[in-house]
Amino acid sequence: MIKITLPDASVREYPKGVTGMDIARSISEGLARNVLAVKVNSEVWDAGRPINNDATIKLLTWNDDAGKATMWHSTAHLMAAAVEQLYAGAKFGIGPDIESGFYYDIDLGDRTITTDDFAQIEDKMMELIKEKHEFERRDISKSDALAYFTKKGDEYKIELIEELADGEITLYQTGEFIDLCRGPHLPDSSYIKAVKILSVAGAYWRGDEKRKQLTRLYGISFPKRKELDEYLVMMEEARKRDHRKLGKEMELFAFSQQVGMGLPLWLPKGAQLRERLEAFLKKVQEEAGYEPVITPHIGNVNLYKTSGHYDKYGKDSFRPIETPQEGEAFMLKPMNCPHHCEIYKVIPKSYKDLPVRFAEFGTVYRYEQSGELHGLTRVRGFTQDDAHIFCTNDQVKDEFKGVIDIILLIFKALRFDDYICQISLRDKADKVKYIGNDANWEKAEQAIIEAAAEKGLKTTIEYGEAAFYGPKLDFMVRDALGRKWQLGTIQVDYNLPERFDLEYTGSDNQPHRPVMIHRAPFGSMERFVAVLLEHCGGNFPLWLTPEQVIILPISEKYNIYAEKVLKLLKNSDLRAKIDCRNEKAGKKIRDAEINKIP
RNA sequence: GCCGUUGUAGCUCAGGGGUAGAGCACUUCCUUGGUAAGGAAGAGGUCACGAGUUCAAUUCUCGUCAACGGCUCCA
Repeated sequence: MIKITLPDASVREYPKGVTGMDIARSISEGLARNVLAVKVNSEVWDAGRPINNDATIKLLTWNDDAGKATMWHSTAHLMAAAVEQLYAGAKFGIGPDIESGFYYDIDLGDRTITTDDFAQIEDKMMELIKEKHEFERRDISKSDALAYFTKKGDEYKIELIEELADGEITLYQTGEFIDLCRGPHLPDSSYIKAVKILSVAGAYWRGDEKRKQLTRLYGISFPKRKELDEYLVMMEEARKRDHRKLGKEMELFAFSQQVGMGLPLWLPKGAQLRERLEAFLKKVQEEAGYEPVITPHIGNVNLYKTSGHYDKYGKDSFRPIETPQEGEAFMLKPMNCPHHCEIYKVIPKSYKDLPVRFAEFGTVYRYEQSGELHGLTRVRGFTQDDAHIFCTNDQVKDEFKGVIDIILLIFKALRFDDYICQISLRDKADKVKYIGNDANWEKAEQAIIEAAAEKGLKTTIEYGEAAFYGPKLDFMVRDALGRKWQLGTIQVDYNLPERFDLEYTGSDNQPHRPVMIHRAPFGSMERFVAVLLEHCGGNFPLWLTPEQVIILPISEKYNIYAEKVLKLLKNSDLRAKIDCRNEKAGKKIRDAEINKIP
């Protein structure tokens, strides 16, 4: 007998070799029907895999992320099985579950799959599901695994197996389809009730752009038909909220081939919106002791050589601008920090002057690969709500708290209620790749953790995610549809003060190095407006919306009175307009509604 | 940048080797109205751009550009 500890800490005894499914059945039939996999100690196992030692287990259902992952991973196998039947000779790369659904990378040779083929593949998958195939696990030696896939002619699997050690290779068989896989999988295919292939795209084998591009099929599956329908409705809702679509409809911004890709044009209503956001933050920053500065849109290449950005990003930037004479070279400003460092240096600083906080809505230009551009979220020219705080090591914590306050104020004003914070720290095992001394890092990391805790933030800590120049705190928000976006960021920087030789005179009358903090509560105006648009579906809070009120006269006879009302509203600082078109009230109401006038 | 898909009126889209269509938007006229589309007429397009095939190309082929879906990347 072995001892099985359940999540409620109760311990039950079962014979050696008991499976998750057996345990579920011993609790209730209903539970057994819903069990997709089982977590044994810290590993997720097949529900049918024998447990031979004492263990702490958790039965996983659709309500657990790992349960969903198991279903999606199994469905990926099923899709591969269907594709193999329909496209003889197809070779398979990898097919994992992802945040929502799964994909499989497939080499189809000369053939292609288009959206028109999805239905056929889905039908075949449903056929396989009805045949109730098991996902049969099999331990196999490395040489046998290689022999099988060599015979099959699947060089991708062979490459994967080559990298594995003998003794840790398992295969899973579903019907005719045999895949290299560590599992776990569903007990059998009948647990899947609804499948949908979502999209097809190219993806490099192993993410390497020098290697062959495979066909990647994305899909999703559910334990109930109804859940698939709900998911599809939600996707439809997300499409309606796409900021590119809303931005066009609401006349906020546009792009022009003439101006160039990735270079947004802000239309009057969009510019108004953006300026209102900027004014909001400027006021908050003024109260928080920030001083506005303004710097040029270009800078001498030497500036970026000093900052180190030229070495790191120079070849991926817009090419330097050469002057007709003098042999000078300038870069379009890719970030504001070096300029702010130069501002810091203009006037000698004492410890009594710190912290200094330079703020600028600084427009920067970065060369992004053409395929990366996406609406307002990824552009080649954008404006950061940037500021740089220069302070002492001891002031880092308070400055972080001050910035957190600003970010939370913004989130509150714009109704981002659901956010999480990620603290990115050094990789403990590999401290050498970071610049700056150990004691300061330690202090700053501690300061961030404490500042976040004292502000009551819900945080996750990621080791190894820090930038080489310092630790950081990032804010991610969930929008109304549950999608995650990274917005505000606060970063400590030990690198630039060093490179620019920034100093202040301490109370000991000796020169000291200040710490620099980069921060941008919005991130960039472009990105923030995009996220905000999708978050509120275009229905901005009243204070932000371009047109707050519309007056709808019932007939032309009342236009003069409407003008009077308009004046009253404008005198009260309300943004209003009159719809004096020769239309009926019903039509005007409908149009105002469509135009999202609150 | 790479792979794939797409490009027809301001917008959303249909069509298709013989130089173009709908709905909405727009203009004018009629209607002067009561809570989500009143009626009529009109204007508007080098069918992304450049080559090629053809008697003839918006349609077929190739190239360029751009958008979209991914991949890779993101100071």
